[in-house]
Amino acid sequence: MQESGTEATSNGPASQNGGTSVESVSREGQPKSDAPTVEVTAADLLHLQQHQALQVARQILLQQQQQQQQQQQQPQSQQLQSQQNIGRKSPKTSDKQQGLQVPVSVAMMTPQVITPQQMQQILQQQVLSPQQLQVLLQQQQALMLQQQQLQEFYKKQQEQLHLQLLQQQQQQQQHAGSKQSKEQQVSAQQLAFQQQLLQVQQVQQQHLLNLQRQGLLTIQPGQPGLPMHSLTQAMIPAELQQLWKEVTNAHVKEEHNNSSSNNGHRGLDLSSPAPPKNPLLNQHASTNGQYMSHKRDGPTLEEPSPHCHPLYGHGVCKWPGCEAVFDDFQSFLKHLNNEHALDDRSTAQCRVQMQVVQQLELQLAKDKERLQAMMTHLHVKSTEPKATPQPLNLVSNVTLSKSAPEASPPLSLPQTPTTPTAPLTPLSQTHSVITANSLHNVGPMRRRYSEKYNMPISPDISQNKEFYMNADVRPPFTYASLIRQAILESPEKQLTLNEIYNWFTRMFAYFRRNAATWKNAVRHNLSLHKCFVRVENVKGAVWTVDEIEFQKRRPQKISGSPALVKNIQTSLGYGPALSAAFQASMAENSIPLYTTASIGSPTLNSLANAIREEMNGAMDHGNSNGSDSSPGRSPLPAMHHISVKEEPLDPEDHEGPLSLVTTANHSPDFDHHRDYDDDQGHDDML
DNA sequence: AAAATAGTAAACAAGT
DNA sequence: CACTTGTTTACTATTT
Repeated sequence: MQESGTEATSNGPASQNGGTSVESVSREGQPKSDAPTVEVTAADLLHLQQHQALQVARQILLQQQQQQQQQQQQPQSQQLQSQQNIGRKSPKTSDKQQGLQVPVSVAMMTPQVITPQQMQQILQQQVLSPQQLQVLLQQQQALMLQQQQLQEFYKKQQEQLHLQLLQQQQQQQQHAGSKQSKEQQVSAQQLAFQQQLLQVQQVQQQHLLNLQRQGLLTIQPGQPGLPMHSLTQAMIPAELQQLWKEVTNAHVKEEHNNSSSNNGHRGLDLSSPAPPKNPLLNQHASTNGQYMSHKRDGPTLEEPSPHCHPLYGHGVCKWPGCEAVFDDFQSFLKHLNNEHALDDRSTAQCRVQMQVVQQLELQLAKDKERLQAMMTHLHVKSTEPKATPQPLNLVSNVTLSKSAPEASPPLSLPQTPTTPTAPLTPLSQTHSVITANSLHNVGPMRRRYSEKYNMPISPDISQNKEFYMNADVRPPFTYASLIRQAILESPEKQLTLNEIYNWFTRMFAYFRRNAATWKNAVRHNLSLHKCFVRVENVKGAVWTVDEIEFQKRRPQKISGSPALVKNIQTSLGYGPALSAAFQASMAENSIPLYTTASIGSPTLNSLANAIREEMNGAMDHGNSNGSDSSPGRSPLPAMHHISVKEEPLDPEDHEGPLSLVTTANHSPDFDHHRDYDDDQGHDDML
């Protein structure tokens, strides 16, 4: 109660500043993609990133190592080194000393990633050329594939790391029994930290690669606007191994640096690193339907190895929602060029895919913040104070806008579960498409993206259900959307006010506080929006949703350039296809990435329906083309009755309280009270 | 720059 | 009288 007051008051002015400023800043560095002075190739990027990552990680490990050394003078690391002579990649073991001065924060904390908003902007406002669009579409797919592959790769590497650590621990125990606990702690921290580092880098790098390949991101070394040094740091697993060895062995060869390696980059002096070699500079352009995915450091040549097309796997076209089967690669190519040429539908599907990428970015932001928290906790502060006050480029406005320090509070983030794969789960890739960062944007963020991006909220809710239930995160949906969701989830599509309250508190931890505030908002929305219809009932009144009204107001909000809006509108006929595309992308990409955590539930059904509803409704209200193409799921016969509601003649004119509603549920026995409105009798705690 | 949309706060009324 | 439920108005912020 009082909290509501304080928070509310604090929110107002705070959002005033924070919101706008961050927003504006985040847009500054938007790459316009039309003036690519120097394009850094993926290989160069990787090169750079690897070095940076090595610097950073090495430093950290060195610190740890030194601590241990001080505590006990037993260089047990050499044994470890002998045991592990794994992927030694390149003799770049030099230039390490200077790495000690590397400001880690710069390398790690200023990701410079294009924010979702920027991407959105790019996609919506920027008129991409047909070629660009095509390429982009393919890149998106390639990205997903690579992510999966990398995922596995990293998992393996992390397992090895874990092994190493274990071995080290054992040795430590043998040598210094008394201090083992401490050592273990340190080692565990190292492990966790390394994992986090890896993950962040991985995601970041993928994202960057993707963007770069799309031509949306061009790196200009000399330009201050694009902090090149922050361009993420990917660490190739092999190098990580090496790094570990080097670190464990660091104190021995302190002198050998001389930085013989090219660039001699002491850390991040990237002002001039732009490696002059650009072997695959323009490779990405013009490859329209052709092979596209150059793996990390893999075959950079354009050898058109068939069956390598990112959109072609296991004989199936991987275009979202397509899944056509082909025997040979050629027929697939033909199909690709015919069926998935540049048209409205493909464009729309591209947008959907963009949403997926956005979510990945959110994931990245989340991990990034966690990493930061870990670093601060480990007192890596020696690295750089700038870590926190650098929210500028930080991913997407929202994220850091609210003070990093409390990043890792008790909050929740239902961690780790459900990654069945590795014994050592790499830091909860699982659920939470949601970022932990959005977690702090308590303020009044207007424009929930469910509305703004015309995204159906249901899939998001269902995907992040657990997250929202446990984390004190403000759901990025409007009250209207949430209310509607609550009502539609109910068996009879009707809820009393109190039941709506309960739904809120049950589904969202965020709404377990400030009851006065959000309840007021709920009431306000119920009264304000025509889409919510109050129906008198014997025991009071219930609220129902007028779907037509609800969707009637949405189209106005379709954002983007008129061109794109038109695009969408012209692609009305593809509504189902788009829906399918969305599902496909969510199913094929998100799920493997997030490891199925949250989707398995029966919500899938409503999810698909909601997608379809909102897709169709948003793109063309009134056009009730039978949604067919969606695989499997059948649209629930929810909204037949609503048409009744349209007329201004007061609905409750005739007392039949259920006139509208009961038609929906043909079962007269509607009095079995929903199970959930009682499981938590108390509506507002605190 | 204006309009539309959202979120918040608050006043008020009617009902329980 | 206190509380809940609804309605309404006002203000601010954001987006288009």
